[in-house]
Amino acid sequence: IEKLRRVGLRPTKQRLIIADLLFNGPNRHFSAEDLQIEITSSGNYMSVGTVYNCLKKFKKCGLIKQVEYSKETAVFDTNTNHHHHFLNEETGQLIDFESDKLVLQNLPQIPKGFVNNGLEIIIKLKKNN
Amino acid sequence: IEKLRRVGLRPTKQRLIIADLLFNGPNRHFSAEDLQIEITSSGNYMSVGTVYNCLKKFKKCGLIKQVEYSKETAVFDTNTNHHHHFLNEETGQLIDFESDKLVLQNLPQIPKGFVNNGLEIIIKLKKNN
DNA sequence: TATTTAGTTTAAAATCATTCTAAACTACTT
DNA sequence: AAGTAGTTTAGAATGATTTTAAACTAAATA
Repeated sequence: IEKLRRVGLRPTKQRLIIADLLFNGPNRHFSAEDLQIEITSSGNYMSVGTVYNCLKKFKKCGLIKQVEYSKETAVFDTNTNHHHHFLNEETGQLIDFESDKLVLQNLPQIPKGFVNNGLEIIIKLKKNN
Repeated sequence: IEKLRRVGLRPTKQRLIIADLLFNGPNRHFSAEDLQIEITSSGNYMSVGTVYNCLKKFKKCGLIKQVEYSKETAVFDTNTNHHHHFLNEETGQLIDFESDKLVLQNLPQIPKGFVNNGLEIIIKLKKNN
């Protein structure tokens, strides 16, 4: 409840159900559909519209992030720290990796009139043999 | 015609129209819709289905690439060399940057059972002031 | 050259994730 | 206790893409 209030969101019943599922446990990646299935199997019910609305609000308030690269379905991430991803292209599975140890040199010049507003790395993975 | 044959594609009238638009000029990023508009304004006609089929085949045969991060619409790239992108999030505009000068150190360990199958960088851009 | 066949194009319908709508509801303020 | 502003809902709408099945065409074969 406090977590929601702190970011200016009303702690409605359905937001609490979702927050409970998302924030009590390790960080994870999930789609709206994944989440709705979880909601259902936790004995609750919520319309699809509400799931989408809620994720949109959570995202806007910085409680979750949206992963940028995944064509078919929107994928969200409870890890809101700066980090990068491994992507298993076969399954769509994502794995976080930390950005702090990484060293990048000779980055290209930013086009003029713009500033760097975030650098993200995807390392695509393939099963070895 | 030869370019298509070389990758094992029949040089049909519609593939030639598209190839002509895509490969005579500098590299570019485009959506299926962009392309269909160009086809029309070049005085030709083609059904949407064909545009999609053709792009899918071109991609499978390595004549074009698909850009991974762009939720709403599929974006393709005639630059099939390894490279990275600047992304103007406001407009969706992409700009290539070369990967050869870039130095990456302390990359994370690849999860076991997998191998690195491509690393891609996106640098998101924001207008300065 | 005529015939076959396998791949391609087409319009239209279908799909699927997501957003919108407008009415019913609920949290918070007064 | 009542008002109001934000939420939820079911269902319709949207928009990109895929599928369908029939008509067509390039290439292979006879």
